[in-house]
Amino acid sequence: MDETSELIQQRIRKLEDLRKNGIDPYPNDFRVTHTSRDLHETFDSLSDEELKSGGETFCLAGRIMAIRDFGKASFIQIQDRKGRIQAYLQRDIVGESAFQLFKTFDIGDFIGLEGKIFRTKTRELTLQVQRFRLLVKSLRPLPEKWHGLTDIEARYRQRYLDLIANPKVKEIFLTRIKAIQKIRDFFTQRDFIEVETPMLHPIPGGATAKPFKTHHNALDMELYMRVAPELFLKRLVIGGLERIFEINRCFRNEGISTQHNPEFTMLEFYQSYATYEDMIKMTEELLCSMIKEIHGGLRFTYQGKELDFTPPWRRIRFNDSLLEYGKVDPAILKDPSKAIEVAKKLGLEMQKGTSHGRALADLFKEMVEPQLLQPAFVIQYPTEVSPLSRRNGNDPEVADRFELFIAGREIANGFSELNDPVDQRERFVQQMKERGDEADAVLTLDEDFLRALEFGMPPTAGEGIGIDRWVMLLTDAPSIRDVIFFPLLRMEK
RNA sequence: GAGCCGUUAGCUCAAUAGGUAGAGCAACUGACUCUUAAUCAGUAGGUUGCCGGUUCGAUUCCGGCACGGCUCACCA
Repeated sequence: MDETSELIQQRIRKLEDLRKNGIDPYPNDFRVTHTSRDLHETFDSLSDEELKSGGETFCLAGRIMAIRDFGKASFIQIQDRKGRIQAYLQRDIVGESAFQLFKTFDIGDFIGLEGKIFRTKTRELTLQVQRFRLLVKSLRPLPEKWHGLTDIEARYRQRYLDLIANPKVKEIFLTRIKAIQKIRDFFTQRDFIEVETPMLHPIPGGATAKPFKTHHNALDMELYMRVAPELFLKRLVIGGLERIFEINRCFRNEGISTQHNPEFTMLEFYQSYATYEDMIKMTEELLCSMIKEIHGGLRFTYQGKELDFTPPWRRIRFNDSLLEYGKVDPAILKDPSKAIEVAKKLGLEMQKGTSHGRALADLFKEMVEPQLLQPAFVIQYPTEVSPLSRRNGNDPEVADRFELFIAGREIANGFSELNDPVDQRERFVQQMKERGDEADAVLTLDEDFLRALEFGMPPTAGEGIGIDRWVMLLTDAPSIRDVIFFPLLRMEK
């Protein structure tokens, strides 16, 4: 603690004075009967007469957010988990010595209040305090009451202050939590079960991303923080858990941006005897149910852009999207060298041995993705960039896969799962060849997963949804850090 | 990793063609028993992110570093 700060010194002196007078500055036996919202919901609509006739006593507790002192009486605002309410302390009611004690309280202290409800001359519902107790002496001053805390760095590093001072921030996180709750309800209603799979993977898999590396001492074993739960979830499907979902953290050792945090939350779900087309329908239902609950309707704006989620959302084939949005020469769809040539012309880096599918995917990312503002399912991706997806029955060059784009961002990725173990092995081998140049690539074939697949996985479709990015849309948040309580920052010096 | 921008009191912000750093809120003292960013009077609070350079003099100009933001690259 910064012992030189005068403001803190003052409060420490107050703390010592309290103890000298036999007052515990950190008691834990105060019992709360109501929240601020309970009182507002019960009494806001009642007349003054009805309030008076009640006469019930309420016990509330919260942090003092404002003090308006009049010498022999004082208005305060307290904040609890549900909001704020005003309280009125009068010397003649609480007593002279208690009132003198109250005068030493600071904004930021926690207080327990016991009193009756009334309405002031200016029509504000207020607790007439009969008794009160200090519950916590706060030693540091809070951010300013009017502007709140705006310094972005302080808001992320000291999220607790952000939550105390900026009500909208709390709203964003409550929305996030509500959305996740909705997901659990949605899948549970459909007979899915929630599972947990390892965070520590001997072989990273399920996505092409650089993993965090760690080490287990007792086993003397290299481990990787998972980049995706996919391969373990499929093992559970093989084990007969036909409908499962997992909401949990993934870790990717890559750049940080407004769209990327090294740890992020992913929803993955798998349903046997379903196809990627079933997943598309379910995605519409799931996301629409969340939007309705949070926004009331199926439209809302994100960063000034009006988004319309009225189903059905657009479906467009990957190849068609290149033609429509990219206005590319149709020849590139058949001719790999042409595709690479076009990509190079756009300034995209094409490594030696870049596959046709990879080139097309890079072109898609460059030319199509940013234009997909309204929700759109892009379907039938090149098989070459979909190593875990089932091949399409009519055209083995494309996979039964889709990605959902909203506001120019990828939100979901789903597909009919590849359950042919021989094909899966070949795809892994192919993938390793392609990534051979990358220094950070972890080049290990997941034999354990392939063995599981060889026992037989029922026809299954699966999907992953980036929860943070989805919540960003729901809450109109410009940065992923606004929807993660504690985004990763460098160490403070 | 690269480019641009930022860092001044606990918080929100000013300021100087280089010339002793200001305000509001918070705090402290006092007045006030219906306020709503309460009001009124007074007081205190700063190594201007850190290190170095130019200068008689640097918060201001220059260089480096730290941390943060945005954009780009890698990716979800």
